[in-house]
Amino acid sequence: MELTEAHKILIEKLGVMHEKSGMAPAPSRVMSLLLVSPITELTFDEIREALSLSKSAASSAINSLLSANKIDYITKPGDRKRYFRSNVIYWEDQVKQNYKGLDLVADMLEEVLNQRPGNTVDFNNSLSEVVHFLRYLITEMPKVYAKWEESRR
Amino acid sequence: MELTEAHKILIEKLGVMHEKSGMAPAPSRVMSLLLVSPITELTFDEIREALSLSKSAASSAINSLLSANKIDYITKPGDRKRYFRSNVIYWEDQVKQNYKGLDLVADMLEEVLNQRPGNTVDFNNSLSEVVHFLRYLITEMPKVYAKWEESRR
DNA sequence: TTTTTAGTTCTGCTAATATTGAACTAAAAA
DNA sequence: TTTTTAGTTCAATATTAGCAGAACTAAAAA
Repeated sequence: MELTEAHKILIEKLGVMHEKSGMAPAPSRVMSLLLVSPITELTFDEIREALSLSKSAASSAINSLLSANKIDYITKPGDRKRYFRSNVIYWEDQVKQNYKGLDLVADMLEEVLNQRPGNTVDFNNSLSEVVHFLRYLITEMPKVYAKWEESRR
Repeated sequence: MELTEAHKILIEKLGVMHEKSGMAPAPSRVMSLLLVSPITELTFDEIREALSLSKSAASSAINSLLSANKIDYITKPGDRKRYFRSNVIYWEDQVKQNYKGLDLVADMLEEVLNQRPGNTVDFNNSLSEVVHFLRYLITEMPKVYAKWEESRR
């Protein structure tokens, strides 16, 4: 596992980006490493060493990413190690997951709206618009996605 | 400022939702309060009291929300207090801000792609697809938004 | 059977965040 | 002029998250 200085800098930059979206430092670095590394499938110890993480930090970072479906691993016959890799290949699923999240937000805001008094008219209307727009997005996004796929072939 | 038990529970639930998207606890509660409260414009002390925050916690929560453009305030003639309110009314701006963020992500991933070796073909193709899709989204979202506006009238 | 591998789990430390309380400030009101 | 209001700022404290190191485990290899 050889990483150049440029690789390391890029991993940090990407890492910060991930941190900004709420991911913890170590998982952010692992995610980023698996995008930047010339070799896309890395073992526990390669990851650990490339990022100078302790075993426990590497273990919990990797496991959190596995359960969030951000990474995956393959195995090789006659080799006990797991080879971890980014799930960019399944980025479409991740996009879909994101839009599932929108549904929950819409539900939440609708609950807020339903318990509001009727007299704050403008406010309620804005809130209602947001909920409608979110619902619209949820139905419309698959179409946008389909249209994009169409344009690609 | 009277909040029922149901109000308080809803504020907490909404608060947790905001926390999950990376916001700190106190600002999350303030945001939520300003959505749930029957009175949509609240003073510093009303917020402080409704959420049992210290002055300093209230101050820094409110200021962070102001500078993130999540809340706003109005003043009233002959009244020195500021009346804080949620910026849901300007939710369209927030949506647009979100899509600005996508551009930065696309740039970042493109940088990653550009420094990758050519031999990881499938991986690079996936990454390239993500970048393209993000760019597509950035151009397409205003159209989706326009279409929604059209459908609303 | 012992050793090695590929991790996991636990305990404690450290560093970052959040929160409080108290002192302070600037403008307005009394 | 003094007091009150509507906050801000600062120093100290509490809470939490993240990480390291060491001990542990289960399976495979020697």
